[in-house]
Amino acid sequence: MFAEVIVDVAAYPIDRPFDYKIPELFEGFVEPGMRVKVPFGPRKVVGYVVDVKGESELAENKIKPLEELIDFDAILSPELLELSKWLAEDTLAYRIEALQVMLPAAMRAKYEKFIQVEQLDAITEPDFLTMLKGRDRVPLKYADSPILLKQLKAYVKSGAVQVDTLVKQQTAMKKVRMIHIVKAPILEELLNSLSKQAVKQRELVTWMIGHAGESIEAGKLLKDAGVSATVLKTLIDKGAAHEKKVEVYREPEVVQLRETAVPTRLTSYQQYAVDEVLHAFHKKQDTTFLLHGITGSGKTEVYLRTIEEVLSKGQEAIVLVPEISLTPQMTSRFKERFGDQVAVMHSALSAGEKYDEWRRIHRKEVKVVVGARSAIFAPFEKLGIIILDEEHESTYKQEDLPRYHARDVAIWRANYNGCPVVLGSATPALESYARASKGVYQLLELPKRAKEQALPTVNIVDMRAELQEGNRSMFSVSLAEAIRERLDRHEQTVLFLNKRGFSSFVLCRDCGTTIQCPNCDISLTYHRATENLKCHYCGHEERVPTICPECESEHIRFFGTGTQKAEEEIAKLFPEARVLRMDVDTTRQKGSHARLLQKFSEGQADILLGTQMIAKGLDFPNITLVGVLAADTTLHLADFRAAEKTFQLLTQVSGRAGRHDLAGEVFVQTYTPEHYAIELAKAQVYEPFYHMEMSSRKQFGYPPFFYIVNIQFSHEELMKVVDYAEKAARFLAEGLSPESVIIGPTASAISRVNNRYRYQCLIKYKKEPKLTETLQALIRFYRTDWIKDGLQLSVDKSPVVIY
DNA sequence: GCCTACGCCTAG
DNA sequence: TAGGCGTAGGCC
Repeated sequence: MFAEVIVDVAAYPIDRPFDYKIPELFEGFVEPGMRVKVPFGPRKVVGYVVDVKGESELAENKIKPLEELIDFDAILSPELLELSKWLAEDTLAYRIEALQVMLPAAMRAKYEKFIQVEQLDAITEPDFLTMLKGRDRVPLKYADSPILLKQLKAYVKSGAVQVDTLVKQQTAMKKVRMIHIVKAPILEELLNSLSKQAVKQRELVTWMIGHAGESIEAGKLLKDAGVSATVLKTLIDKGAAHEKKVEVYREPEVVQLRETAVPTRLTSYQQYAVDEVLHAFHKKQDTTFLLHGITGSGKTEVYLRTIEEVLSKGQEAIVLVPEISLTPQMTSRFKERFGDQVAVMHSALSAGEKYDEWRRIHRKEVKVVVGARSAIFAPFEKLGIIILDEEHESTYKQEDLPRYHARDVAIWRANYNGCPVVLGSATPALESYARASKGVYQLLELPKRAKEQALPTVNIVDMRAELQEGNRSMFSVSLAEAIRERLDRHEQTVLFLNKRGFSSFVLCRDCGTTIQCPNCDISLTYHRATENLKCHYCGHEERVPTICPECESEHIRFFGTGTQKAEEEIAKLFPEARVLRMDVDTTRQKGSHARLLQKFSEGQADILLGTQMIAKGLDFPNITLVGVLAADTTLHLADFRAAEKTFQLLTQVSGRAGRHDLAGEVFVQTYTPEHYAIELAKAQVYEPFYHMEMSSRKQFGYPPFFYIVNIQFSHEELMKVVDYAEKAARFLAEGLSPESVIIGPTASAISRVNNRYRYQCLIKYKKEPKLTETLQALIRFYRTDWIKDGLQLSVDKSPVVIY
């Protein structure tokens, strides 16, 4: 028997299955979806079995046997193996990348090289012997000097030592020491035999008699019995107990937020949505639903009800949320409703915790997964429903290889399993709403808030007028007044700082110079904590200059507004207010995000000040005011989705106010109050915005009227990057149909990163049967030839941002 | 992607 | 001519 194996080598000529002989020992045991260790050329690598067959086309002597099984049952189902094939093709990635993206990072193999001593007596060099310290196997990295490397080379040649690769599995399994205490009679006998001086031992044995026959975790035992580890060790040696390492799951910290009541009745809109989705579920139809529900309309309740039914039929559910750590409330609702049938997968978990959650799914110990993008690959085999909450979020698209969109994978899996997909949002992506309008998706509307509360009143504040009045602060008079009122009434305020593209930078007030990164074509960002300037693209760091490098003026200082600055201003304006700041700086530590939210939910603060991360999911009854400090910042980005992003953000953040009994109010500060994205966000109406934006997209030929592919080129030399980009553009023009438009090559918005010049080509097409074929041919040129000349090329289908 | 064999080159 | 460096081609 032979196994077709995809090996863990990401290279163009390797991107296909390789045949290996299955040794008799493993015969009948190897199945598709298992990982194996195989010899590949002179080294050993991990591979994924994708097929098992009786015959191989290769000559017998060309086939090596596989060496070892890493798994004893398949870790990838036939569905996921099939999916990896489609994924690799669709995203133009290697098959191995597609396979690996489906598994938790802890399962990815690490390779370590070792020096293995074969003939100890042949080694005479004192340096080399010192390095070995009497061991016959040391990591290769110990040989870290030119002398040692030279000696190593000689010894390898003579056969005295060997260098081999060890495939290291990061066995992320957590084990605890369990102490099993023996039966009482044995203990009593032992007690009698102990000498009088063995006070602590007598103490522990006496304690053990009270717990005879029990198994207790070592740490707990020591604490409860009040003895030290040495005493226990001695007694284990004397036979009073046995120790065993037992595999356990880590328990991710679950922050309990104030409970949200379970509604007893659904609104008629919710009921209709539930009925429609369940109809598709029962009929095993892979319908994609677009659940368009305004903020507070109870989309989550629709998810919960449909999942309940799916579970009752013995099937499983995947729920995707944009970045789950941002919505602890969402997870607690799922945990509340489905208890320990829920696994949670989010980026704040450690690698080990992610692995544990993955195993719980794989072993069918849970039936629901709530997680971020990668949870779409949850190894379920009886999928009954897939839900994407906030489906418009750009985090569903993976930015590095394989560049998949979770929505597309969801639809693929739904199709494979014959189950419905629900895309939920208050502000659907234009693409999705357009598909719903065309009948590709089925539209479900929730136009009313669940408890019939009114939507908050949204006030637009023209900051230009404020400036004319002489108000130079970040807070308009009306917003400041509104905050003052909340403080007096002991209600809570959320202040949102739209920070993207808005980070602080250093500017000379005299000559207008900004400090640029020496490697990249972008301004450096000011970091107050370290008093440093940092480049977000290449990591370059330098001190803040005291005089302008251009004109030597001393009037050089940081400019722009960050959360820290906002916090300072709040402290000045409202010295008595208790403020919680939530941004990358305050949430870096694990779990701090949830802790901050918990504090806020318990009323330990009056004002929550934050960036993007507070825009969604917050659902606290005492929030009655939302202030958006600067609405425009996302509006002026060089991105065709700028208006859509702004509208979505404003709608989402406004939705945080007045979700319960108290009425909400929103203040949006802007320098462009007349822009339709801002005007329509004030009115909180999606459809008119959709139509406005669609006509603009149509005019400029952007999605959803055209599909887009972005091809990025980068090279250290400007001439070469232009050259290759032009070559590629010509090639694409020849290969694609004349209806498709090729724009460029043009210099990218950030034309240099890390000392590499960047160019790009955009392909716009409506229908392009030859797309995949042509792109693959282009990639073949790149991977076989251009790459050797130092070019870097990347293809991004339906990019979410174009840099 | 990594390894090696094989090419070419230089010092002696 | 041995040893050093660089690069093309194979990996089952």
